[in-house]
Amino acid sequence: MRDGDESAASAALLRWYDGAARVMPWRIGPAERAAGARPDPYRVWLSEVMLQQTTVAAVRGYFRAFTERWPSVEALAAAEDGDVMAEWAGLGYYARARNLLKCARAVAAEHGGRFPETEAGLRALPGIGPYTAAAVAAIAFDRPAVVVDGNVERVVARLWAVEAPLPGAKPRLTELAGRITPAARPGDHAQAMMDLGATICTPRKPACALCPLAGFCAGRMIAETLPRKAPKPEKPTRRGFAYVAVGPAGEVLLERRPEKGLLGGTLGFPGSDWTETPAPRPPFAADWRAAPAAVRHTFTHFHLELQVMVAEPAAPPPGATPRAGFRPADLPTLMRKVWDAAQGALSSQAE
DNA sequence: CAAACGTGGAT
DNA sequence: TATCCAAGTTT
Repeated sequence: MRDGDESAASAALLRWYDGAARVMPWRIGPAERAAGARPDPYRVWLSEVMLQQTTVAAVRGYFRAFTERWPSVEALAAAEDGDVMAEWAGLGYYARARNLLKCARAVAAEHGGRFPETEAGLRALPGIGPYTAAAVAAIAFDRPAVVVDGNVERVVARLWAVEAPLPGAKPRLTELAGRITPAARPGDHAQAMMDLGATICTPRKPACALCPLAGFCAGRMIAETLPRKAPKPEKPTRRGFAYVAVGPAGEVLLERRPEKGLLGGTLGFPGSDWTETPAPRPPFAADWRAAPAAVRHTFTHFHLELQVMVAEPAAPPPGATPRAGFRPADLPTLMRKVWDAAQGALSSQAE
């Protein structure tokens, strides 16, 4: 991109977006947009939080479930913690769900049920960082915010052929993103940049031949190598034990994990520490036997291998959940895997 | 500020 | 099978 081409580029981008915008449940249609309508800030905020580090495909079903069950920020604010955690189960990064509730309650209690319209106001709420504050301000409130996510970083790095690696190059990329952000339709511009990054200016094999900005792109010949990133550390492997106890009437022993840390606030099976050489730690004395297959699961920064132990005590374990109150879908994916692995060793095939 | 924090799909 | 990585935030 050369100096002076910014407005032509943003105009080309918006023309492309007007003809190619992807339909998503949290967006409004072109006709409504043309009539001056804005999308519901609650739905914009909810979608943006769900989309943090998460693909559109993974979010769709969760967004539908949340908005059907809790149609407004007040409704969500009144929800039980456990219900929200269960509805979020499987989407990952559970701090988002905890902060989602905190944020909804803050908006309901301290802002009269209305989201703040400024970046600074939004930024002060739990779970809303620089990206989400800018996105909600631009998309829901038509504020001229510079929205920079991973897509925008990639598009901008290529447009200006920025070879400095992330994360160090982030301030530079933000500055460049500001240069092509137009005063008009900032929300559409932001979504256009992200749509472009998601569909044309992709990490691998970008479709430069289809790109509305190809004529402005200084990095086109080296697009696939940009943006450069610092190498990632290797993932160590940790091991542990998980204990699945099923009572005579199908009662299941579950525990709520601590708020802080991995899978914080989610429901799961009791278990040991996760270390190189974990010590077994059954929740009570019983005839524990090993499930035939171990559970393998990879987190952001380590691999986990869990030995699943199963017991079927004659009396239901104290505090166990009745069979009717247990749904594997309420568990995070790791714990669903543990449950699935336990089935092979269970005589009372609970399901 | 580097590290922690999930998951599933693509390659 | 292994690696990458997706609309980031918090500490």
